[in-house]
Amino acid sequence: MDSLSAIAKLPLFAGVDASAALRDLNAREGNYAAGETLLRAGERCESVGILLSGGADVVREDAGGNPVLVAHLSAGELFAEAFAFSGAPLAVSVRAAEDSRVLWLSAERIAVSPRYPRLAANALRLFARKNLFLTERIEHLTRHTLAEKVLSYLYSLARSQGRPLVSVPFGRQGMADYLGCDRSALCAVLAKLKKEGKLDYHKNVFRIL
Amino acid sequence: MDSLSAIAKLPLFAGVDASAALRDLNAREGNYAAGETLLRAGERCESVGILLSGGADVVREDAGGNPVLVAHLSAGELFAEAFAFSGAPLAVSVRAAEDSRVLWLSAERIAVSPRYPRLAANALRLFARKNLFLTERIEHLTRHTLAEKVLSYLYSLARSQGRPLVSVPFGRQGMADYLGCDRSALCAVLAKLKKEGKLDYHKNVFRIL
DNA sequence: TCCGAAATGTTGTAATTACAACGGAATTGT
DNA sequence: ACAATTCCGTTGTAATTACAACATTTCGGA
Repeated sequence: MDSLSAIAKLPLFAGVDASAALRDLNAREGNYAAGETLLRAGERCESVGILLSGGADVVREDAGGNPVLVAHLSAGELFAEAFAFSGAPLAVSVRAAEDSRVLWLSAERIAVSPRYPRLAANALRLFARKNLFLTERIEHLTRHTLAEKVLSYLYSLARSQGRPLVSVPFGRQGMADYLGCDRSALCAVLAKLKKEGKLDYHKNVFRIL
Repeated sequence: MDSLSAIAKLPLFAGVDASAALRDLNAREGNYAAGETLLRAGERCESVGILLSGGADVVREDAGGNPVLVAHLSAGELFAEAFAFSGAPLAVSVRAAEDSRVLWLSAERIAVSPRYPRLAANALRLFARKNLFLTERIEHLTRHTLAEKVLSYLYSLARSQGRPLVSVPFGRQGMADYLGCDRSALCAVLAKLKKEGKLDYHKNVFRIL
Protein backbone atom coordinates (compact mmCIF):
# COMPACT_ATOMS: atom_id res chain seq x y z
CA MET A 1 0.00 0.00 0.00
CA ASP A 2 1.25 3.49 -0.79
CA SER A 3 0.03 5.29 2.30
CA LEU A 4 1.65 2.68 4.52
CA SER A 5 5.13 3.68 3.48
CA ALA A 6 4.25 7.30 4.16
CA ILE A 7 2.89 6.43 7.57
CA ALA A 8 5.96 4.42 8.43
CA LYS A 9 8.05 7.56 7.97
CA LEU A 10 6.09 9.61 10.48
CA PRO A 11 7.91 10.39 13.73
CA LEU A 12 5.14 8.64 15.63
CA PHE A 13 6.21 5.35 14.09
CA ALA A 14 9.96 5.81 14.35
CA GLY A 15 11.54 2.52 15.29
CA VAL A 16 8.24 0.68 15.03
CA ASP A 17 7.02 -1.84 12.51
CA ALA A 18 4.19 0.34 11.25
CA SER A 19 2.20 -2.30 9.41
CA ALA A 20 2.21 -4.62 12.40
CA ALA A 21 1.47 -1.83 14.84
CA LEU A 22 -1.50 -0.55 12.84
CA ARG A 23 -3.26 -3.84 13.40
CA ASP A 24 -2.89 -3.36 17.12
CA LEU A 25 -4.16 0.19 17.10
CA ASN A 26 -7.74 -0.18 16.04
CA ALA A 27 -6.87 1.80 12.93
CA ARG A 28 -9.86 2.98 10.92
CA GLU A 29 -9.69 4.78 7.65
CA GLY A 30 -12.21 7.45 6.72
CA ASN A 31 -12.98 9.21 3.47
CA TYR A 32 -14.38 12.70 3.47
CA ALA A 33 -15.66 14.90 0.70
CA ALA A 34 -14.59 18.53 0.47
CA GLY A 35 -16.63 20.56 2.93
CA GLU A 36 -17.43 17.63 5.14
CA THR A 37 -16.85 17.96 8.87
CA LEU A 38 -14.31 15.58 10.37
CA LEU A 39 -14.63 16.71 13.95
CA ARG A 40 -17.11 19.05 15.58
CA ALA A 41 -16.29 21.39 18.47
CA GLY A 42 -17.84 20.25 21.72
CA GLU A 43 -17.67 16.54 20.94
CA ARG A 44 -15.05 14.26 22.34
CA CYS A 45 -12.79 12.12 20.22
CA GLU A 46 -10.82 9.16 21.44
CA SER A 47 -8.69 8.91 18.30
CA VAL A 48 -5.91 10.94 16.83
CA GLY A 49 -6.15 11.70 13.14
CA ILE A 50 -3.53 11.39 10.46
CA LEU A 51 -4.36 13.13 7.23
CA LEU A 52 -3.35 10.66 4.53
CA SER A 53 -4.32 12.81 1.57
CA GLY A 54 -6.15 16.02 0.83
CA GLY A 55 -6.29 19.02 3.14
CA ALA A 56 -8.35 20.27 6.06
CA ASP A 57 -9.00 23.43 8.04
CA VAL A 58 -8.98 23.71 11.81
CA VAL A 59 -11.53 26.29 12.86
CA ARG A 60 -12.24 27.82 16.22
CA GLU A 61 -15.23 29.84 17.31
CA ASP A 62 -14.16 33.07 18.95
CA ALA A 63 -15.81 35.05 21.74
CA GLY A 64 -18.14 36.72 19.27
CA GLY A 65 -19.21 33.44 17.70
CA ASN A 66 -17.21 34.04 14.52
CA PRO A 67 -15.26 31.19 12.99
CA VAL A 68 -11.51 31.75 13.06
CA LEU A 69 -9.10 29.71 10.99
CA VAL A 70 -6.56 28.31 13.40
CA ALA A 71 -4.54 26.07 11.10
CA HIS A 72 -4.51 24.31 7.80
CA LEU A 73 -3.64 20.63 7.67
CA SER A 74 -1.79 19.01 4.79
CA ALA A 75 -1.18 15.38 4.02
CA GLY A 76 0.94 13.62 6.61
CA GLU A 77 -0.08 15.83 9.49
CA LEU A 78 -1.28 14.61 12.84
CA PHE A 79 -4.28 16.34 14.40
CA ALA A 80 -6.63 16.25 17.37
CA GLU A 81 -3.92 14.55 19.38
CA ALA A 82 -4.17 16.86 22.39
CA PHE A 83 -7.92 16.33 22.64
CA ALA A 84 -7.71 12.59 22.12
CA PHE A 85 -5.01 12.07 24.75
CA SER A 86 -6.44 14.48 27.30
CA GLY A 87 -10.03 13.40 26.93
CA ALA A 88 -11.17 17.00 26.81
CA PRO A 89 -14.01 18.04 24.50
CA LEU A 90 -12.89 19.54 21.23
CA ALA A 91 -12.41 23.30 21.27
CA VAL A 92 -12.11 23.39 17.48
CA SER A 93 -13.79 21.90 14.46
CA VAL A 94 -11.99 20.27 11.55
CA ARG A 95 -13.39 20.49 8.07
CA ALA A 96 -12.12 18.91 4.86
CA ALA A 97 -10.94 21.61 2.49
CA GLU A 98 -10.59 19.04 -0.28
CA ASP A 99 -11.55 15.42 -0.67
CA SER A 100 -9.50 13.78 2.05
CA ARG A 101 -8.53 10.47 3.51
CA VAL A 102 -7.92 10.13 7.24
CA LEU A 103 -6.45 7.41 9.39
CA TRP A 104 -7.87 7.31 12.91
CA LEU A 105 -5.82 5.72 15.68
CA SER A 106 -6.99 5.04 19.21
CA ALA A 107 -5.15 7.32 21.61
CA GLU A 108 -5.67 4.88 24.44
CA ARG A 109 -4.02 2.08 22.51
CA ILE A 110 -1.08 4.28 21.62
CA ALA A 111 -0.73 5.24 25.27
CA VAL A 112 -0.67 1.66 26.52
CA SER A 113 0.40 -0.63 23.75
CA PRO A 114 2.06 -3.68 25.29
CA ARG A 115 3.53 -4.84 22.00
CA TYR A 116 4.71 -1.43 20.80
CA PRO A 117 5.85 0.65 23.75
CA ARG A 118 7.89 2.84 21.43
CA LEU A 119 4.66 4.37 20.17
CA ALA A 120 3.93 5.95 23.53
CA ALA A 121 7.53 7.06 23.82
CA ASN A 122 7.40 8.65 20.38
CA ALA A 123 4.14 10.38 21.21
CA LEU A 124 5.69 11.70 24.41
CA ARG A 125 8.59 13.18 22.48
CA LEU A 126 6.22 14.79 20.01
CA PHE A 127 4.13 16.34 22.76
CA ALA A 128 7.21 17.53 24.59
CA ARG A 129 8.56 19.25 21.49
CA LYS A 130 5.25 20.88 20.74
CA ASN A 131 5.12 22.07 24.31
CA LEU A 132 8.44 23.79 23.85
CA PHE A 133 7.30 25.47 20.65
CA LEU A 134 4.11 26.72 22.26
CA THR A 135 5.95 27.96 25.32
CA GLU A 136 8.43 29.79 23.19
CA ARG A 137 5.73 31.47 21.17
CA ILE A 138 4.05 32.57 24.38
CA GLU A 139 7.34 34.03 25.46
CA HIS A 140 7.33 36.29 22.41
CA LEU A 141 3.66 37.12 22.59
CA THR A 142 3.88 38.34 26.15
CA ARG A 143 6.36 41.10 25.32
CA HIS A 144 4.70 44.49 25.63
CA THR A 145 5.84 46.14 22.43
CA LEU A 146 6.02 44.93 18.89
CA ALA A 147 9.72 45.67 18.63
CA GLU A 148 10.35 43.45 21.63
CA LYS A 149 8.21 40.69 20.17
CA VAL A 150 10.16 40.82 16.93
CA LEU A 151 13.54 40.81 18.62
CA SER A 152 12.52 38.06 21.01
CA TYR A 153 11.41 35.95 18.08
CA LEU A 154 14.47 36.59 15.95
CA TYR A 155 16.72 36.06 18.92
CA SER A 156 15.26 32.64 19.58
CA LEU A 157 15.45 31.77 15.90
CA ALA A 158 19.11 32.73 15.88
CA ARG A 159 19.62 30.51 18.88
CA SER A 160 17.98 27.49 17.31
CA GLN A 161 19.56 28.00 13.90
CA GLY A 162 22.93 28.66 15.47
CA ARG A 163 23.71 31.56 13.17
CA PRO A 164 23.45 35.32 13.47
CA LEU A 165 21.79 35.40 10.06
CA VAL A 166 18.37 33.85 10.44
CA SER A 167 15.74 33.03 7.88
CA VAL A 168 12.12 33.30 8.92
CA PRO A 169 9.83 30.50 7.79
CA PHE A 170 6.92 32.89 7.20
CA GLY A 171 5.99 35.69 4.91
CA ARG A 172 5.10 38.97 6.53
CA GLN A 173 1.49 38.05 7.05
CA GLY A 174 2.47 34.76 8.64
CA MET A 175 4.99 36.46 10.85
CA ALA A 176 2.37 38.98 11.94
CA ASP A 177 -0.08 36.18 12.72
CA TYR A 178 2.56 34.36 14.69
CA LEU A 179 3.32 37.47 16.72
CA GLY A 180 -0.29 38.47 17.09
CA CYS A 181 -0.12 41.82 15.38
CA ASP A 182 -1.16 43.66 12.27
CA ARG A 183 0.91 43.03 9.15
CA SER A 184 1.44 46.67 8.24
CA ALA A 185 2.31 47.54 11.81
CA LEU A 186 4.93 44.83 11.70
CA CYS A 187 6.38 46.20 8.47
CA ALA A 188 6.54 49.65 10.00
CA VAL A 189 8.31 48.40 13.11
CA LEU A 190 10.78 46.40 11.05
CA ALA A 191 11.56 49.48 8.98
CA LYS A 192 12.03 51.52 12.13
CA LEU A 193 14.37 48.96 13.68
CA LYS A 194 16.40 48.90 10.49
CA LYS A 195 16.62 52.69 10.39
CA GLU A 196 17.77 52.70 13.99
CA GLY A 197 20.49 50.23 13.10
CA LYS A 198 19.23 47.52 15.44
CA LEU A 199 18.33 45.12 12.71
CA ASP A 200 19.03 44.37 9.10
CA TYR A 201 16.99 42.29 6.74
CA HIS A 202 16.26 41.37 3.17
CA LYS A 203 12.99 39.65 2.52
CA ASN A 204 12.90 36.82 5.03
CA VAL A 205 16.52 36.87 6.12
CA PHE A 206 17.28 38.87 9.24
CA ARG A 207 20.32 39.82 11.24
CA ILE A 208 20.22 41.28 14.74
CA LEU A 209 22.85 43.98 15.23
CA MET B 1 8.27 7.78 54.23
CA ASP B 2 6.31 10.99 54.12
CA SER B 3 7.22 12.17 50.66
CA LEU B 4 6.24 8.81 49.22
CA SER B 5 2.59 9.28 50.08
CA ALA B 6 2.71 12.73 48.50
CA ILE B 7 4.30 11.36 45.37
CA ALA B 8 1.74 8.60 45.12
CA LYS B 9 -0.98 11.24 44.87
CA LEU B 10 0.57 12.95 41.86
CA PRO B 11 -1.30 12.52 38.58
CA LEU B 12 1.82 10.99 37.09
CA PHE B 13 1.45 8.02 39.43
CA ALA B 14 -2.30 7.60 39.16
CA GLY B 15 -3.12 3.92 39.09
CA VAL B 16 0.49 2.96 39.71
CA ASP B 17 2.15 1.47 42.75
CA ALA B 18 4.42 4.42 43.33
CA SER B 19 6.87 2.80 45.71
CA ALA B 20 7.44 -0.13 43.38
CA ALA B 21 7.63 2.08 40.30
CA LEU B 22 10.20 4.40 41.86
CA ARG B 23 12.62 1.53 42.08
CA ASP B 24 12.26 1.01 38.34
CA LEU B 25 12.73 4.64 37.47
CA ASN B 26 16.28 5.32 38.48
CA ALA B 27 14.93 7.75 41.04
CA ARG B 28 17.53 9.99 42.63
CA GLU B 29 16.92 12.46 45.35
CA GLY B 30 18.79 15.75 45.52
CA ASN B 31 19.09 18.38 48.21
CA TYR B 32 19.72 22.00 47.31
CA ALA B 33 20.43 25.03 49.42
CA ALA B 34 18.61 28.27 48.79
CA GLY B 35 20.21 30.02 45.84
CA GLU B 36 21.69 26.88 44.39
CA THR B 37 21.13 26.16 40.71
CA LEU B 38 19.20 22.99 39.93
CA LEU B 39 19.36 23.27 36.16
CA ARG B 40 21.32 25.59 33.95
CA ALA B 41 20.09 26.92 30.60
CA GLY B 42 21.93 25.36 27.68
CA GLU B 43 22.54 22.03 29.36
CA ARG B 44 20.50 18.95 28.63
CA CYS B 45 18.69 16.98 31.27
CA GLU B 46 17.42 13.48 30.87
CA SER B 47 15.34 13.53 34.04
CA VAL B 48 12.15 15.23 35.05
CA GLY B 49 12.13 16.90 38.43
CA ILE B 50 9.57 16.72 41.17
CA LEU B 51 9.92 19.33 43.85
CA LEU B 52 9.41 17.45 47.11
CA SER B 53 9.82 20.41 49.41
CA GLY B 54 10.91 24.00 49.28
CA GLY B 55 10.46 26.32 46.32
CA ALA B 56 12.27 27.22 43.13
CA ASP B 57 12.28 29.86 40.41
CA VAL B 58 12.30 29.20 36.69
CA VAL B 59 14.26 31.92 34.96
CA ARG B 60 14.71 32.69 31.31
CA GLU B 61 17.24 34.98 29.68
CA ASP B 62 15.52 37.40 27.33
CA ALA B 63 16.80 38.94 24.09
CA GLY B 64 18.67 41.61 26.00
CA GLY B 65 20.35 39.12 28.29
CA ASN B 66 18.20 40.04 31.27
CA PRO B 67 16.87 37.30 33.51
CA VAL B 68 13.08 37.02 33.42
CA LEU B 69 11.12 35.10 36.02
CA VAL B 70 9.00 32.63 34.09
CA ALA B 71 7.44 30.66 36.91
CA HIS B 72 7.70 29.78 40.55
CA LEU B 73 7.64 26.16 41.60
CA SER B 74 6.11 24.94 44.84
CA ALA B 75 6.26 21.57 46.52
CA GLY B 76 4.63 18.81 44.49
CA GLU B 77 5.23 20.42 41.13
CA LEU B 78 6.74 18.68 38.14
CA PHE B 79 9.34 20.57 36.12
CA ALA B 80 11.73 20.26 33.20
CA GLU B 81 9.49 17.58 31.73
CA ALA B 82 9.33 19.09 28.25
CA PHE B 83 13.10 19.32 28.05
CA ALA B 84 13.68 15.86 29.46
CA PHE B 85 11.24 14.14 27.12
CA SER B 86 12.18 16.12 24.02
CA GLY B 87 15.92 15.94 24.53
CA ALA B 88 16.25 19.63 23.73
CA PRO B 89 18.73 21.78 25.64
CA LEU B 90 17.24 23.77 28.48
CA ALA B 91 15.96 27.21 27.53
CA VAL B 92 15.57 28.16 31.18
CA SER B 93 17.45 27.85 34.43
CA VAL B 94 15.97 26.65 37.69
CA ARG B 95 17.21 28.02 40.97
CA ALA B 96 16.23 27.03 44.50
CA ALA B 97 14.42 29.92 46.18
CA GLU B 98 14.57 28.09 49.50
CA ASP B 99 16.26 24.97 50.74
CA SER B 100 14.68 22.31 48.58
CA ARG B 101 14.47 18.62 47.99
CA VAL B 102 14.04 17.26 44.49
CA LEU B 103 13.24 13.84 43.11
CA TRP B 104 14.75 13.17 39.68
CA LEU B 105 13.14 10.56 37.44
CA SER B 106 14.51 9.31 34.15
CA ALA B 107 12.28 10.46 31.31
CA GLU B 108 13.39 7.56 29.17
CA ARG B 109 12.33 5.04 31.76
CA ILE B 110 8.97 6.70 32.18
CA ALA B 111 8.52 6.65 28.41
CA VAL B 112 9.27 2.94 28.09
CA SER B 113 8.63 1.23 31.37
CA PRO B 114 7.69 -2.38 30.68
CA ARG B 115 6.43 -2.98 34.19
CA TYR B 116 4.51 0.29 34.55
CA PRO B 117 3.03 1.28 31.20
CA ARG B 118 0.52 3.49 32.97
CA LEU B 119 3.32 5.92 33.72
CA ALA B 120 3.77 6.75 30.05
CA ALA B 121 0.02 6.96 29.60
CA ASN B 122 -0.27 9.35 32.55
CA ALA B 123 2.57 11.46 31.22
CA LEU B 124 0.86 11.61 27.85
CA ARG B 125 -2.34 12.86 29.42
CA LEU B 126 -0.43 15.50 31.36
CA PHE B 127 1.34 16.72 28.25
CA ALA B 128 -1.87 16.75 26.27
CA ARG B 129 -3.63 18.84 28.89
CA LYS B 130 -0.77 21.27 29.10
CA ASN B 131 -0.81 21.56 25.35
CA LEU B 132 -4.43 22.58 25.47
CA PHE B 133 -3.75 25.20 28.11
CA LEU B 134 -0.86 26.66 26.17
CA THR B 135 -2.84 26.70 22.95
CA GLU B 136 -5.72 28.42 24.64
CA ARG B 137 -3.48 31.07 26.11
CA ILE B 138 -1.99 31.69 22.68
CA GLU B 139 -5.49 32.12 21.37
CA HIS B 140 -6.06 34.99 23.79
CA LEU B 141 -2.62 36.51 23.31
CA THR B 142 -3.02 36.76 19.56
CA ARG B 143 -6.05 39.04 19.76
CA HIS B 144 -5.15 42.51 18.59
CA THR B 145 -6.70 44.62 21.32
CA LEU B 146 -6.72 44.31 25.06
CA ALA B 147 -10.49 44.27 25.23
CA GLU B 148 -10.56 41.30 22.87
CA LYS B 149 -7.91 39.52 24.91
CA VAL B 150 -9.93 40.00 28.07
CA LEU B 151 -13.19 38.87 26.52
CA SER B 152 -11.54 35.90 24.85
CA TYR B 153 -10.08 34.86 28.17
CA LEU B 154 -13.27 35.32 30.17
CA TYR B 155 -15.28 33.61 27.48
CA SER B 156 -13.10 30.53 27.63
CA LEU B 157 -13.19 30.56 31.41
CA ALA B 158 -16.98 30.69 31.30
CA ARG B 159 -16.93 27.75 28.95
CA SER B 160 -14.72 25.62 31.15
CA GLN B 161 -16.46 26.62 34.38
CA GLY B 162 -19.86 26.13 32.80
CA ARG B 163 -21.28 29.28 34.33
CA PRO B 164 -21.82 32.84 33.11
CA LEU B 165 -20.31 34.08 36.37
CA VAL B 166 -16.64 33.25 36.28
CA SER B 167 -13.95 33.63 38.89
CA VAL B 168 -10.45 34.41 37.71
CA PRO B 169 -7.62 32.53 39.43
CA PHE B 170 -5.31 35.55 39.34
CA GLY B 171 -5.06 38.95 40.86
CA ARG B 172 -4.86 41.86 38.47
CA GLN B 173 -1.12 41.64 38.09
CA GLY B 174 -1.32 37.94 37.37
CA MET B 175 -4.10 38.47 34.88
CA ALA B 176 -2.05 41.16 33.14
CA ASP B 177 0.95 38.85 32.99
CA TYR B 178 -1.18 36.07 31.60
CA LEU B 179 -2.56 38.36 28.90
CA GLY B 180 0.77 39.99 28.19
CA CYS B 181 -0.15 43.54 29.05
CA ASP B 182 0.40 46.25 31.59
CA ARG B 183 -1.55 45.99 34.82
CA SER B 184 -2.88 49.52 34.84
CA ALA B 185 -3.84 49.31 31.19
CA LEU B 186 -5.81 46.19 32.03
CA CYS B 187 -7.60 47.96 34.89
CA ALA B 188 -8.47 50.82 32.57
CA VAL B 189 -9.85 48.52 29.89
CA LEU B 190 -11.88 46.59 32.45
CA ALA B 191 -13.36 49.83 33.74
CA LYS B 192 -14.19 50.92 30.21
CA LEU B 193 -15.87 47.61 29.39
CA LYS B 194 -17.92 47.90 32.54
CA LYS B 195 -18.96 51.45 31.73
CA GLU B 196 -19.98 50.34 28.26
CA GLY B 197 -22.14 47.64 29.80
CA LYS B 198 -20.26 44.78 28.15
CA LEU B 199 -18.93 43.35 31.37
CA ASP B 200 -19.57 43.39 35.06
CA TYR B 201 -17.19 42.41 37.79
CA HIS B 202 -16.35 42.57 41.45
CA LYS B 203 -12.80 41.77 42.42
CA ASN B 204 -12.05 38.51 40.66
CA VAL B 205 -15.58 37.52 39.68
CA PHE B 206 -16.67 38.51 36.20
CA ARG B 207 -19.79 38.28 34.11
CA ILE B 208 -19.92 38.84 30.37
CA LEU B 209 -23.03 40.72 29.31
C1' DT C 1 -8.59 47.53 66.17
C1' DC C 2 -4.85 49.80 64.18
C1' DC C 3 -0.97 50.05 61.32
C1' DG C 4 1.84 49.12 57.46
C1' DA C 5 2.34 46.85 53.28
C1' DA C 6 0.73 45.18 49.25
C1' DA C 7 -2.58 45.20 45.71
C1' DT C 8 -5.77 47.67 42.96
C1' DG C 9 -7.90 51.64 40.58
C1' DT C 10 -7.35 56.24 38.28
C1' DT C 11 -5.42 59.72 35.51
C1' DG C 12 -2.42 62.03 32.14
C1' DT C 13 0.90 61.80 28.57
C1' DA C 14 3.82 59.98 25.21
C1' DA C 15 4.48 56.24 22.46
C1' DT C 16 2.77 52.49 20.06
C1' DT C 17 -0.41 50.06 17.24
C1' DA C 18 -4.57 48.91 14.53
C1' DC C 19 -6.74 49.85 10.49
C1' DA C 20 -7.64 51.42 5.97
C1' DA C 21 -5.96 52.85 1.69
C1' DC C 22 -2.79 52.71 -1.85
C1' DG C 23 1.43 52.06 -4.84
C1' DG C 24 4.92 49.06 -5.99
C1' DA C 25 7.30 44.50 -6.03
C1' DA C 26 7.24 39.75 -6.55
C1' DT C 27 5.06 35.55 -7.88
C1' DT C 28 2.18 32.59 -10.55
C1' DG C 29 -0.04 30.75 -14.37
C1' DT C 30 -0.82 31.04 -19.20
C1' DA D 1 6.86 37.63 -21.90
C1' DC D 2 2.59 39.06 -20.18
C1' DA D 3 -1.25 39.61 -17.31
C1' DA D 4 -3.34 38.70 -13.10
C1' DT D 5 -2.96 38.05 -8.57
C1' DT D 6 -0.94 38.01 -4.36
C1' DC D 7 2.27 39.89 -1.23
C1' DC D 8 4.79 43.67 0.71
C1' DG D 9 6.05 48.44 2.21
C1' DT D 10 4.47 53.15 3.23
C1' DT D 11 1.62 56.63 5.00
C1' DG D 12 -1.92 58.97 7.76
C1' DT D 13 -5.23 58.88 11.36
C1' DA D 14 -7.74 57.37 15.16
C1' DA D 15 -7.60 54.39 18.76
C1' DT D 16 -5.18 51.85 21.98
C1' DT D 17 -1.63 50.95 25.23
C1' DA D 18 2.60 51.45 28.05
C1' DC D 19 4.36 53.83 31.63
C1' DA D 20 4.77 56.70 35.55
C1' DA D 21 2.69 58.84 39.33
C1' DC D 22 -0.55 58.93 42.67
C1' DA D 23 -5.10 57.83 45.29
C1' DT D 24 -7.70 54.26 47.21
C1' DT D 25 -8.73 49.81 48.85
C1' DT D 26 -7.66 45.41 50.75
C1' DC D 27 -5.25 42.41 53.63
C1' DG D 28 -2.31 40.50 57.35
C1' DG D 29 -0.04 40.95 61.34
C1' DA D 30 0.88 43.17 65.69
